Parts: sequence; structure tokens; C-alpha cells
Amino acid sequence: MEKLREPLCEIAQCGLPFALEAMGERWSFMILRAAFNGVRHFEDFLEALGIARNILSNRLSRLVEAGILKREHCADDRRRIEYRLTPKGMDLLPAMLALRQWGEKWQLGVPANPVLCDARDGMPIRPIGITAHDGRALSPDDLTWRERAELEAAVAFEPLRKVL
Amino acid sequence: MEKLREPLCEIAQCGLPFALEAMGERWSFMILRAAFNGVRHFEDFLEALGIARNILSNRLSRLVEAGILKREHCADDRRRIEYRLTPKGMDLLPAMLALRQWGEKWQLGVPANPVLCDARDGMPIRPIGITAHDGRALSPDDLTWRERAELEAAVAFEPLRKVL
DNA sequence: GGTTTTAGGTTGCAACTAGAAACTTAAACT
DNA sequence: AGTTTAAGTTTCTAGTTGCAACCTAAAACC
Repeated sequence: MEKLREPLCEIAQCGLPFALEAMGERWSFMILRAAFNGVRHFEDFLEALGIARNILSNRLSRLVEAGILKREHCADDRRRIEYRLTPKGMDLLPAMLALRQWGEKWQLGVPANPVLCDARDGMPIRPIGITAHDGRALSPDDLTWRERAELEAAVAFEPLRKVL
Repeated sequence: MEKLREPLCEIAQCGLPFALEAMGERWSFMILRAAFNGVRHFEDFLEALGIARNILSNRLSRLVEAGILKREHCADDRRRIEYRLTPKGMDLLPAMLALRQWGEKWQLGVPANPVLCDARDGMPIRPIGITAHDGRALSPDDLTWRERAELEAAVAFEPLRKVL
């Protein structure tokens, strides 16, 4: 764990504060979860989450503004509004699952049910973890920070796979 | 994405609300990040985060209470207190990195620096994602929910790897 | 045209969050 | 013994969050 150290946020360009700015509020992840479960309409979010109307209204607006949800009128019933995940919102699924798995593992006593599985073979997904470029599982001790410049020089020969 | 649906939290035993209960507050992830970067003492958190003393005090207490940090007096200087990550706290690293990578990818304009790398070969880590039991990358469309009972019956022959 | 439905704004109130500054306590240092 | 340091706690203030209940606007339905 000693190796895992970086300058704090004033210096580093760190994505965490930006992520928290968009998703750090109390209901944001629960709304996202509902959206992943197919909830699309205001009243359905309201019922699913037990949240106050004005808070929901405010959060949905913020999530739309952040580009995580998109807001559009239904074609068939134009007073109805659909909130749908954008690609940017979909891309939060690993983070949400990682949080959820952590909650299940450490906070929730019972094994979770239902279990999220691979649709192709029906097997449970692997716990979300940190993996090397070649797929090996990494522990916190296996990690280190490198300057981008240094890194790009080092891999000048082999093509650098897109990271982050 | 249609396949990815589950009963909402009243019915399902979902770990997400539990995770958010512990980590959902505004400064929690930033404190965790500092802890991963080796910050251990009250005054150092204070300086690193620019947070008010009373809020920091409150958050540290909560994180200790949640078992994410442990609080102990230094052996050499017993007025000093060290806050250190517990295994439970360490286990939040994938979730934090996933959030951070998302923030870097979607919110932060510039490529992040420094880059988190595998210490063994110096290559950048793979973006955190969802993988099947055999390591294949999965997209949201590849996911489905299965009842635990059904699943355990189905894999009665092959040993079910520990999940979550 | 009147009613219903959907989405969401407004108001009022209680609780919580956040910050600055001063105070406290215990240990260490001299 | 007196000072300094680390880690808080307390007090006061302002702002935000959250809920309930009611109100509005627009579209659809009859």
C-alpha cells in the first residue's frame, strides 16, 4: 500500500471530484439504479424510491444537466416524459456494481438475491476488481503511479492501449 | 438493457443502499482517497482536503464506526492518532477507481496524470469493467438476473465459485 | 368543453451540513 | 512547571436537504 501514493487534488488532475460532483448527492445512485432497472417516468421513480417530489425533480434535472440521463417526450403520449440513460450514464454501471457488491459483501448479512449473471452462459459475474492490461487480478499492493510522459516514452514501441 | 431488471429495494436484498449509508456522504470518498494516498493524521486530512475541523471529525468517526477506517494511537507518540484503512476499507478501492475513471473519462477534459499502473510490468491498469466468471468483458446487454435458488440448482455439478 | 393524467413548481418547516473561530484535553517536549 | 502539539469539541452562523401538501401547465381522453 505504500507504493500507492499520488499528489492530492490541487496538483493532480483527478477525476474523483468530478465524478462526485455529478453523482455525489444522496439520491443520485439510487435514481441511477432505478434507471438501470428500467424505470423511466417521474411517477415511477417517485414510487420506486419513496423520494419527495421536489427532490426527485431537482435530482433528475441535475442528472440530465450532467448528461447522465436524457429527457424526452414520449412519441405516443407527448405529455409523458422519459428519462433514459445516456452512454455516459450507462458507463457508470461498473462503479455502481462495485459499490453494490461491496455493500453486499460487507454490510448486508445475507447473500444477495437475485444474482447478476452473464446472459450467455448463466454464470454469476465475477466480482468487480482491478486488473492488469492482460487481465491478471491486481491487489492494492501491486499498484504504482507513473507520469504519463514517462509512460508514453517507455511504451513507444508497443502501441499504448487506450486507458481511462 | 431490457434484460437488466430486478425488483427494487423493498423486495430485493440490495447492497447499494447499505454501501451508500456508509459512503454516501459528501466527503467520504475524498477522505477515503486521501487515506489510500497514505494520509493518516487528523491535521493532514484537514490540510489535504480543505475541510472544516468539525466535519472531518464527524466523518472520520462515522468511517471508523462503519469499520472502513480504524483509529489507533501511535506507539511512539501516544497523543497522535492514526486513521488507517481496514480490509473492509481497502476493498472499496475498485469502487473508488471505477468512479474516478468515469470522472476522468467523461468529466475531466485532459488525460489523467499520473496514471495508475501495474507495479510488476509498469503497464497502465485496465479500465474497471464488468467481467464474466471466465474473464470475458461484459456489456450491460450481456447481463441478466437469476434467482439464487435456481442458480444453485443449475450448477450443482460444477462447484459454484464464491460470488459477492 | 370538462376531466384526468403526468410532470413538476411553490411554500413552509424541520433537520442536517458546512465553515470559522474559540475552547479543551492529553501527551510530549524543555 | 510551562509551552507546544495533536486531536478533537463547542458555539455560532449560513446554507442546503428533505418532506408534506398544495398548486400549475400541458396533453390526452371522453
